[in-house]
Amino acid sequence: MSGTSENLSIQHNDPSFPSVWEELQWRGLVHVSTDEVELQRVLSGEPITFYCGFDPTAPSLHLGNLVQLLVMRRLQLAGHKPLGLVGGSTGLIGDPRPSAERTLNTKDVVADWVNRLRGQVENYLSFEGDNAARMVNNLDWTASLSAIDFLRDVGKHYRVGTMLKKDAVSARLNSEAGISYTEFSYQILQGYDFLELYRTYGCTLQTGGSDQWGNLTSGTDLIHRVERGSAHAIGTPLITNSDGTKFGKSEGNAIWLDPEMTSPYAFYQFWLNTDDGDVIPRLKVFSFLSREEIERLESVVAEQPFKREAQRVLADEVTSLVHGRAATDAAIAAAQALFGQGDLESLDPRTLEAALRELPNTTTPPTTTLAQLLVDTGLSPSLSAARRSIAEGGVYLDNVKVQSETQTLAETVPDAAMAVLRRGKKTLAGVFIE
RNA sequence: GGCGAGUUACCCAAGCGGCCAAAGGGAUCUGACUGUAAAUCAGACUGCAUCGCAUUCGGGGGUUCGAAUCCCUCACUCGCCA
Repeated sequence: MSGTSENLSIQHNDPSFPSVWEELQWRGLVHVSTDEVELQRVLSGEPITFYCGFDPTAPSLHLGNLVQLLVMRRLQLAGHKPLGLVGGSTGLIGDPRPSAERTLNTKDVVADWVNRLRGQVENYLSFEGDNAARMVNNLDWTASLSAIDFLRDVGKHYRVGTMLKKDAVSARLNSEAGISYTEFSYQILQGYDFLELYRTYGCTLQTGGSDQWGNLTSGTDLIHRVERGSAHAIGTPLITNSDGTKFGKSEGNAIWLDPEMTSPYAFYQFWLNTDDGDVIPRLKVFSFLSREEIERLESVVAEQPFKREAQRVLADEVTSLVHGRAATDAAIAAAQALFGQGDLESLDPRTLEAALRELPNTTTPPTTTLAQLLVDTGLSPSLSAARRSIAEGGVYLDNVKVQSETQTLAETVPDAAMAVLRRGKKTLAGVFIE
C-alpha cells in the first residue's frame, strides 16, 4: 500500500497566511466559488464540515483527484472536518463528459472500484482527533430511494430550464453526441448528496473540480431551496500544461495513484520531467512546501534552470506523498543509476538489478530478438512499431545503439545476465536473461 | 410520427467508383539541438512481412472486373416540422 500515512504527521499549512482561504488562493486552487467574502469568514471561524466526492470511473484515483485530496487535507489541517464521499450511486450513472456519453459499468465493477477508491482516499486524510475525517457512500441513501419518491421529493425542486443551462449539459446538447436522460439527471443526484450530508452531518461546503461547478451549485441551490440553509462550494481549476497539452498524462496514459498501475519510478519520472514553466504552479498545488521555500525555488528556476532543482524537489515531494519515502528513494536510486554520468559497467550488479526492478521488466531467453523484446517489455505496442523504432535509430541496449531488428540478445550481449533496454532518450526497461 | 443532414484511423477533418492504407491539422513517437526542459527543424505514425500480403472508412447485405465512395437495410447522432 501507499506510505502516505507516514506523511500526515509532518504536513502543515503555511502559518504566514492569515487563513486557509488565503493559502488556497495563493496556491491557485480556487477557480470559482460561492460568495468569497462569506467563504473567507466561514473558513476562518469555527470548524465546519465539508465534503468532496470521488466517482468510481476507474480502479484507481489519478492526479486530478489528488488535487482534490490535497484541498481536503489543507482544509482539515485548518481545523475543518472532512467527509470523503465515494460515489457508489453516482458512479452507476456517470456525470456528463463534454465529448460523449459514458459507457455504463456493471454494478459489480462499480462496487469493486468504490472499495478501491475508498482505500485510497483514506490515505490522504487523518481519521484521528477532533476533526477526524469520515467516509460516506452515496449508495447508502439512494439505494432505497424509489423513483417515485425521488421525483416527488427531489425532482420537484429542479427546474429543467436551469438544468439545461449547466455547461456540462448545454455542451452536450450542442454537440453531435447529445445527452441521455440518465446523464442529464446526474446533477440532481449530486445535489441530493449535498442535501443529505447537510441534514445528517451539518455539511456546509463542497469542493471539487471546476468542471463540476454545475453539480456543486446544484447542491447549494437545493439546500437553500429546501432547508433555507446556507452552503458553499469551491471549484478548483483544471490543471493545464503551459504548452497546451493535457496535464497528468505520460505517453498517452493517465498517471494513477495505484502503484500497480503507475509504478513509483514512472510516477517520479513524470514529475521530474515537468516543464520549467509549470514546475512552480505544480509545487503550489501538489506540495506542502511553504510559500517562502517555493519562492526560493522559483528564483532558482529563473537563474539556474539547468540545475532542475525545482523539478527534483517536486518529484521527491509528490512521490513520497503518494508512495512513501522508501519507494521514492528506490525510484531516485534507479534514476541515478540509469541516468547517471557513469557507464553501466561501473555499476555493481546489485544496484543495477534493483534499478531494473523499478522499471517495466521481463525475463527472457538469450535467443529473443531485440524487436520482440521491445514488445515484451511494453516499450513498443507492436512488432511493427518496434521495428520502426529500431529503423529510426532510437533503440539502445546497454547504451549501444541497436543496428538490426533481427539481432538477438545472445548476439548483442553474449555473457550478460541483465541489460538495459532503452527507446528514445528516457524510456527504459529492464531485461533479465535466463 | 414526417422530412432533411450525418456516422472516416487516438481527436478534429478532407475524400464521394480505380492513382486511397485513405489529404490536412492536433496529439503521440524518433532524430538534431539541450538541462532526462521548452521552442524550432526533420522523419515516423493499421498490422504482419524480403518487392509484398492481410484487415480498416458505424453494423449487415448487394451492384461492379474494382467501393470509404453507388444501392438496400439496421443502429446511433443532429436539425426542422408534428
